[in-house]
Amino acid sequence: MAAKTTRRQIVDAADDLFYSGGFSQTSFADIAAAVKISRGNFYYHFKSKDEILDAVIGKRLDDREKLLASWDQTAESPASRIECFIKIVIVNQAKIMAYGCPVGTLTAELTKLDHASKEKANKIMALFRDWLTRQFEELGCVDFADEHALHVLSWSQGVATLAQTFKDETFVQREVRQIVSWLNDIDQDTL
Amino acid sequence: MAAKTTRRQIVDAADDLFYSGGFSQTSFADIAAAVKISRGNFYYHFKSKDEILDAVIGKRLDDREKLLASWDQTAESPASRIECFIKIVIVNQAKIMAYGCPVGTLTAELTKLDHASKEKANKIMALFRDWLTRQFEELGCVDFADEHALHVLSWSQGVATLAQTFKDETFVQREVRQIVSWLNDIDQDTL
DNA sequence: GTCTATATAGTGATAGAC
DNA sequence: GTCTATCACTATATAGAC
Repeated sequence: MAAKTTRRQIVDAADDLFYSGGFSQTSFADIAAAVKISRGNFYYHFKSKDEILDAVIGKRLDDREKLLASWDQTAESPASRIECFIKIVIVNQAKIMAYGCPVGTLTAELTKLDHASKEKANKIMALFRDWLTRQFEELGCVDFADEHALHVLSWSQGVATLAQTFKDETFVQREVRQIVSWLNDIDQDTL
Repeated sequence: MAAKTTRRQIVDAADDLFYSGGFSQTSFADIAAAVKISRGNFYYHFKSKDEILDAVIGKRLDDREKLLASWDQTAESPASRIECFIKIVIVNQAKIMAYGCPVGTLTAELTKLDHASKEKANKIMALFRDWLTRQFEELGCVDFADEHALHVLSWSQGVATLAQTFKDETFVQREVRQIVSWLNDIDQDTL
């Protein structure tokens, strides 16, 4: 029980630090300081740093799956569910302006490192893509569902990158208004 | 003269390596191997690694300024100049799919590192923003010029990020078609 | 202007005491 | 399950020979 707790603490701390400082720039010393354990103690819980990364990506996948599932339950229409996704950039505005999108920046970093876990990181993006595709299908645009999904996903990545660069709140809100208006146009067309 | 050549070689090699592998992950040994000089020889040309980064960012700024200036001369209308910008994602498709956008990924990395040169890196993005704003002003939409500029810039960052993740050529081409169509709509509205 | 040799500090990872 | 001590390696950076 205590072991599980420590392992969890390590993964949670690594998750935060990988986000705010990047994977390769985060050292065991950094994580150790956050969890308040010794560096050597890591290796009781994980064989290597890559194994911690793997656990972090797994946790992020779980977290996002749960988030999407909660929208599936709470939001009534597919359009309102897509709107939930769009509004992440507002809900997480402060963190995005500081560190960018956790999914996009990790994917980009692992691809540059040519890291073994890059495909697994891509799965988080694929998770969003598939979920969005399903929403657009339910919305009625069967033939363009995947195209629309990629469009919304691409939009969110662009907004996150520019939000991080210019820290412009009104830009983010304006972009959200525009894409929601685009979404409503699609919704009405398919009625 | 020979000094200038070596310095140039270092900056050029560092530029490529910072793009393909990231700044913090690129070591002096990597650059030394590319330029075929000894590690120690660096410090005759640069005081530190940060100084090399500074030179690389400066070079990238110069390169982009020249690129934009060439479009100012060759392309006749503001709309066709904006189209030149949009089509970078097709012209540089192969590299973008492998390493993402050189501007966006460097900005993101330096922000996470909280690096002293992050503001200077942001200037490249600001250069694009200002240039695009000028084009939209010339195009006639004075009140929305900066909004449109940010929209196009944001679009390009999103497309680059997703191109890197999914390596989908048709996605890139479709997104280009859509944004060009959006641009033409604006162009006609202002006639 | 370029080299070799080296200083110094950090990294991931291991061994073994408790 | 956690610790300290330590290893091997790599990093940036410096000093001084050529």
